[in-house]
Amino acid sequence: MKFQKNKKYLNRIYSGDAVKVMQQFPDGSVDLIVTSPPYADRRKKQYGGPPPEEYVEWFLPFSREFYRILKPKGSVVLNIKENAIRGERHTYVLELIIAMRKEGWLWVEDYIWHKKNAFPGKWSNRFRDAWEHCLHFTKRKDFNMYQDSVKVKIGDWADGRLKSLGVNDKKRSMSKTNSGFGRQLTNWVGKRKVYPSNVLHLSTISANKNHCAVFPETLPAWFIKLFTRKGNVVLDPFIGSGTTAIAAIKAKRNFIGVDFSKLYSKIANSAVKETIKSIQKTRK
Amino acid sequence: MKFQKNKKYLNRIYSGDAVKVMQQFPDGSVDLIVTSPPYADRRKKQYGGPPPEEYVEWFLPFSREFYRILKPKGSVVLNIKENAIRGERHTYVLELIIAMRKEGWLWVEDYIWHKKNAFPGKWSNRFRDAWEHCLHFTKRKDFNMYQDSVKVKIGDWADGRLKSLGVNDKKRSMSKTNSGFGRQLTNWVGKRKVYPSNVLHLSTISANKNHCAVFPETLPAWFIKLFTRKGNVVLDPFIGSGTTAIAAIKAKRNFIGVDFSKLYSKIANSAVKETIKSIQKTRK
DNA sequence: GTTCCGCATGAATCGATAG
DNA sequence: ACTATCGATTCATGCGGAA
Repeated sequence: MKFQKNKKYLNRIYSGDAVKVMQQFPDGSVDLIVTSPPYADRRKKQYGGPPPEEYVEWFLPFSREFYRILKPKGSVVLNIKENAIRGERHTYVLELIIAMRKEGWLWVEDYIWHKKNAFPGKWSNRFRDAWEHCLHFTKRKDFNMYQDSVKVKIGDWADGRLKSLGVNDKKRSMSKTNSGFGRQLTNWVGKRKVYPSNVLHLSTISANKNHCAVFPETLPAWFIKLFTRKGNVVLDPFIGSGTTAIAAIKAKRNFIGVDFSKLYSKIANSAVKETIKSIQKTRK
Repeated sequence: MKFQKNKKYLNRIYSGDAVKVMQQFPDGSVDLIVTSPPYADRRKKQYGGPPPEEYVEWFLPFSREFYRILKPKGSVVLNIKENAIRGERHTYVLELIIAMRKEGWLWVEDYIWHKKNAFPGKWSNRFRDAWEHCLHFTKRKDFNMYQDSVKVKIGDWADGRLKSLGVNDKKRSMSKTNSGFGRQLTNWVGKRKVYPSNVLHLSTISANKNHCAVFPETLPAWFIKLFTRKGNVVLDPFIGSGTTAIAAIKAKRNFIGVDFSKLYSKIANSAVKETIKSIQKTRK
């Protein structure tokens, strides 16, 4: 496999070590890296997920290649969660954030994925784990963010609240706490959509029945809409069953997928082909 | 103020430095410490909330007294959030977790408080911040946890939310959550109550009240039910307007409250008296 | 009593401007 | 160059009074 100038390297699933695959891509060629790296001690067979003590050292070679191939205004989103080990949450995620900042990354935000239908189970010392991090890293403060593309329907409160406005609603009313905060409700009349928060409520249903995806398609789809535009390049170095690539295709972005396992890159590949086929069918 | 053997030191609000107040309590005398310490650079007037770089050093003297006065099977719950500084989330919360583990604490869990009515605002690089940590620390693996006391009705579980919320709230949530969890639902048929997850959905309240609370009463109430029994001792060393004490009283636990500010300890005190009075009225 | 409606409030954050 | 202050932006809730 060689890097080709005519961009034939795009929209493909590679199998192999993601570091080596990424080394073949030029500097600043990717707009968004969104991925769910193997968690410590999980999915050992597939990726050789390292023990938690070695997790940071294991991950840094990946993050260094991320830094090189990411465009200056691009973003990295890591879906990850500290698992419970010997009765405690392990600290490798915290240590990873600190280590990546030392290497030059900006840790802009910690989006929370609230898993509405988290896996059931019962333990004596904890409840079901219903959330995961989506860590947002960038190279620069002025990264690309297209907030309008992920607006959501305004809350039901608006229907009642905005029907009739009082006197104070029509003028700007300043908060008393010196926060400098005020409101002008006239701005809200007719508004149907608002910006979301940093908490994402998504279910863990995976479209692919044969092979469970670690995250639902809606998760990468959301970040793809938020941080890229049509025709941009989205990379997932641990693509698994292909979810990120499918989300990218549906959003008309270019994708690059890598998976260590030959089996999984095959699965991802056929999932990709399936998606393209069904899109072409719809167009007819 | 002196420590007295007949336990007159319980069910009181103290004003002063919490470290010094705690030094007067005996070893292993508290079942639960649940508190919201001042965040970095916030509430400077009230507590002298330290700059983020000094946060860990500032907090460790408190955590050491916590360790001494906490019963072996007791718990500590810290409600805290890293704020955004110069375009990044600051790492002082991560560093605090790592530092407390080095001092012997077990970091058992990171409960997430999802703030449904997060502070509004718009920025080019992030959305509204709608969640906070509730860090759970213990001294031992076999700490006390009374899971049955916080079971929720099966319908409420669908959205992962707690009971005791407004009516509007339930209407809204039901309409939104029709997707996703149908598959698992069959497992739960016949069960009336189920265990919650580690994500708590609560609104901040403070509208039209004399004093503002940093967290809603339901937050400490939940952890009090989960980690203590009737007659146990609950401490909040940064009690503010008294929310934790009120939750403890209503749950028939003993409380100790401390606040650096004389004004706030007065406010907390009168809130406590008000609560006791209204409970006695109900009994008649 | 119950529902409806007015309204004030909140651990916010960034960029520009001033000292 | 570095810090301090200021203005701009924004969503959902519960309380309390009215219908």
